Amino acid sequence: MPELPEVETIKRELEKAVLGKKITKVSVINPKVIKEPSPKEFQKEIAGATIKNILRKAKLLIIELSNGKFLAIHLKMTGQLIYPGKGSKLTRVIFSLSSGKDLDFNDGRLFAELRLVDDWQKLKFIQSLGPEPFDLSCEHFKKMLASKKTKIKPLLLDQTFISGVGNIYANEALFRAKINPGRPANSLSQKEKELLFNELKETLKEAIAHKGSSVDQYVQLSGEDGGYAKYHKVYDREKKPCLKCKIPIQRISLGGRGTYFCPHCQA
DNA sequence: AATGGGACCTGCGCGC
DNA sequence: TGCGCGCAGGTCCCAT
Repeated sequence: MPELPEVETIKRELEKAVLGKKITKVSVINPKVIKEPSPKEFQKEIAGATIKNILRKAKLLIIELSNGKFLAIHLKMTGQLIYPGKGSKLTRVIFSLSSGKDLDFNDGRLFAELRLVDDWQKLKFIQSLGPEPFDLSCEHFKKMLASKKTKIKPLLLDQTFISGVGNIYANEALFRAKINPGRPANSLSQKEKELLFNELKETLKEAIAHKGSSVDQYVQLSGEDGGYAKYHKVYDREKKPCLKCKIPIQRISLGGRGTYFCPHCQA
């Protein structure tokens, strides 16, 4: 499900809803999503701890606990955090809170990963991350592209290059910058690189403002849909008319991912 | 270094 | 109605 805007949305809502609350009990319905430590230890070490802080790094959500440990949550494709949770057939872990309500962790496809660690900064995933667009200057972004001949769209999805951008927003930003997703990164003009950098940040900001894109499984912490999907200009719009020029949006596969673009506006 | 494929899983919508 | 196929907001691993 989630890219940077969706995870940021959940992070902000968690801050409002569960900060300072105690986790009284952890019920593991499906141990598969718990990657470390063992589900038993996971359960035991979290129970009794208070939620001290909520962080986000790219698409990773990090919950700091009063016992000095960090709960790192990667939602991957279909993970959800719901509060107050009602339980469903997709609920894999239930965190019972001192409020008397539950924080449900749901995940349809069982790709998501929960880790309880001493130091989140030492996670392999974290150490391999490139900078988020918001932590980059345009100058630096331009330099990074200059040495890459990879196709620009797969490059934007490479988390070791730039982190936080996923398939929806890579497609949207490229449309807005009028850049063909198959162009080699180092073939973009200075102007195009600037435009792409700005549209990338702008798209992410707008998506955050609308609390993310609900295409399939993603929902806000409350369980409501995010509001940004109706503003998508190309993502999931194959064969529909381009909103600018009416020519049908095309779908191709790049780097194994669905890629949507306007053959005219992004020639 | 870059690219492609498959793997991890489950479920949905589509065409037949 | 039922079946098989392709597809899915992510990432990792292996082969060329």
